[in-house]
Amino acid sequence: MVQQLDGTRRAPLNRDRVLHAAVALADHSGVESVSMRNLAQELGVVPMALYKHVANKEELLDGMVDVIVGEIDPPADGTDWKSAIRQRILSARRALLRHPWSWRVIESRPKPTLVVLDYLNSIVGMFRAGGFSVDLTHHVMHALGSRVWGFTQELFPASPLPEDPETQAAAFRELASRYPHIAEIAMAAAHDQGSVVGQGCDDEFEFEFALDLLLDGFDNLHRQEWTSRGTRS
Amino acid sequence: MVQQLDGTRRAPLNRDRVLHAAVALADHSGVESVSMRNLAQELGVVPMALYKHVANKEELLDGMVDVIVGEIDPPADGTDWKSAIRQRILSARRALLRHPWSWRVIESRPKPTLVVLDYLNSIVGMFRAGGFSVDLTHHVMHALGSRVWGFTQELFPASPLPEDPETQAAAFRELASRYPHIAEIAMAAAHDQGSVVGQGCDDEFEFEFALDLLLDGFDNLHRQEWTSRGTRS
DNA sequence: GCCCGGAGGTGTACGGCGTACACCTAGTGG
DNA sequence: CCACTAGGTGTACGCCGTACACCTCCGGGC
Repeated sequence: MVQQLDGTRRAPLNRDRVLHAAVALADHSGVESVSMRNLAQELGVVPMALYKHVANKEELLDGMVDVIVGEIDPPADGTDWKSAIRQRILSARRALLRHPWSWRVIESRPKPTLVVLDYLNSIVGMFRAGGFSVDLTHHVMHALGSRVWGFTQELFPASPLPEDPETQAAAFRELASRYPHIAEIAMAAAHDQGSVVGQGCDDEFEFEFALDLLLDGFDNLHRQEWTSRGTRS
Repeated sequence: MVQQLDGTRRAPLNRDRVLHAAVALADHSGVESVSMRNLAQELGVVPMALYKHVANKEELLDGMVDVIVGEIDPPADGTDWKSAIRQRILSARRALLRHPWSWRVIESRPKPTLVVLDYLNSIVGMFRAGGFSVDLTHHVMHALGSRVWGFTQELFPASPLPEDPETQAAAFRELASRYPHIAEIAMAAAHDQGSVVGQGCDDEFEFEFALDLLLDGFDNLHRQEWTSRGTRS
C-alpha cells in the first residue's frame, strides 16, 4: 500500500526516518513500547518493511543510541581540559535527560557503535590534550565509567509516593524503623529542598558532586605525575 | 505428575528452590535463557507451577537478586570506616563476579527489594559510624552509585578478538586510524599485561583505582567538615 | 470414618514478540 | 521494451509471560 487514502504517495522510508520515529515513539510511549510492530504501525507500514532499513531490532536500538549521541554538543575549545570535559559531559547529560529511556538502552548495548566510539575517542583526546599521560588517561576513563554519558545508576529509583499524606507518613515510619540510616539521609535530602518528605534528590547536584570529586582527583594524580607502575601489585 | 518415573515422589517446590534453580540456570546457560518455561523444565514441572511460588517473572528476578545479595559478607568490625567499606564493597564485587549476569539484572530492577535495602542501609550505617554527617553520607552514596555493588559499567565490553593474528592486526590498524586516542590507551593497557594487543584491562585494578579515588575524596571532604550548604546554588 | 478446604501441580489458551521466507510492484537504466 | 532492484506485503513459526479452570492429594475437625 504505497498509496495513502487520499491518493498521495507516502515518502519512502529510510533508515534515518525509521530511527527518528523510534526515538519519538520511545519518548512519548516509553521504550518498552518500541516493538517492530508498533513502530511499523506508527510509520504506516507493515512490520517486515522495517527490515529493509535495519537488520534487526538490535541494530534499531544501536541506531537510536546514535541519534541521541548525535545530540551531544561538540567539544568546546579554548578552555582547560577540566572545564572542557566537564561541559561536554554535562552536555551529554542534557541529551540523555531529554530521552529518559536512553541510558537504559545505552547500557544494554553489547558493543559500541562507530558513533559511540567517536564520542569516547574524543573524550579520551580531551584528556590527552590536557597533558594526561596515556596511562593515566586509560584509568581515568574507567573511573568515569558510565559517567561519561552523564548518568549515574540511581540507587533508589524514585517511586511515586502515595497521595494520601497519612499512608505516606505510615510508610515513612516503617522505613525509618527498618532502615534507620536510609531514613536519615532521605530526611536530609527532603529537608534540603523543603519538600515534606522524600521524593527524590537534586539529581543535578548529585551528578556534579560526584563528577567534580572525580575530576579533582584526576587533577591531583595528573599534577603529581601519577603512574600505575608504583601502585601495581 | 507428582510421581517420578521411579515411583519416588519429587520433593515439593518452594520459593527458595525455585530461586536457587533460577540462579543456577542463569549461571550456566546465561540469564537470557531464564524463562518461566525453561526454568520449569529444569525443575521437572509445568511452567504454571512456578506461579504458586513467585507472583510473576519480575518477582523471580527480584528473588534472584536477593540470592546474590545474600552472598555478600557481613560488615567487618574493628576497623576504620574506610577499609571496612572497602572490604564490604569488594565482597559484593566478588559475589557479583561469581554470577556475571547479576549486575544486569540488578540494574534492571525498577525498585529495590527489602534485602537490597538492608544492604544499602548497612553501607549507609558504616559511613555514619565513621563519623560522616548525614549530609555528606547522602551525597557520598550517590557518588558511589552502582559502585556500591562492586561494578562499573564497562565502556568497551571485551568482545572476543578474531583468532587469526593477521585479521586481528588489520582490525587494530583500522581502529588506530579512526580512533587514535582509543587505540593509544588500548595499547597501553595491553602492554601493561604483556598481551599482544587489546583484550581487556585489569578489571580489578580499574575498579579499585576508581573506588579508592572516591573513598579518598570522601575522606578529604569529611576531614574538612564539608557541607552542601556552601556549594549549593 | 468422613468430609472438606487448601496447597501444589496441570492443561489449555491468548495475545504479544522478533523475524524467516516467498511474494508483489513500481520505477529505473540499458 | 525488458530485466533488475529497492521498497513494501502477507503468512507463518516458535518463542515469551500468564489468565483461568481444573485436578489431586493431604491434614484437621467433626
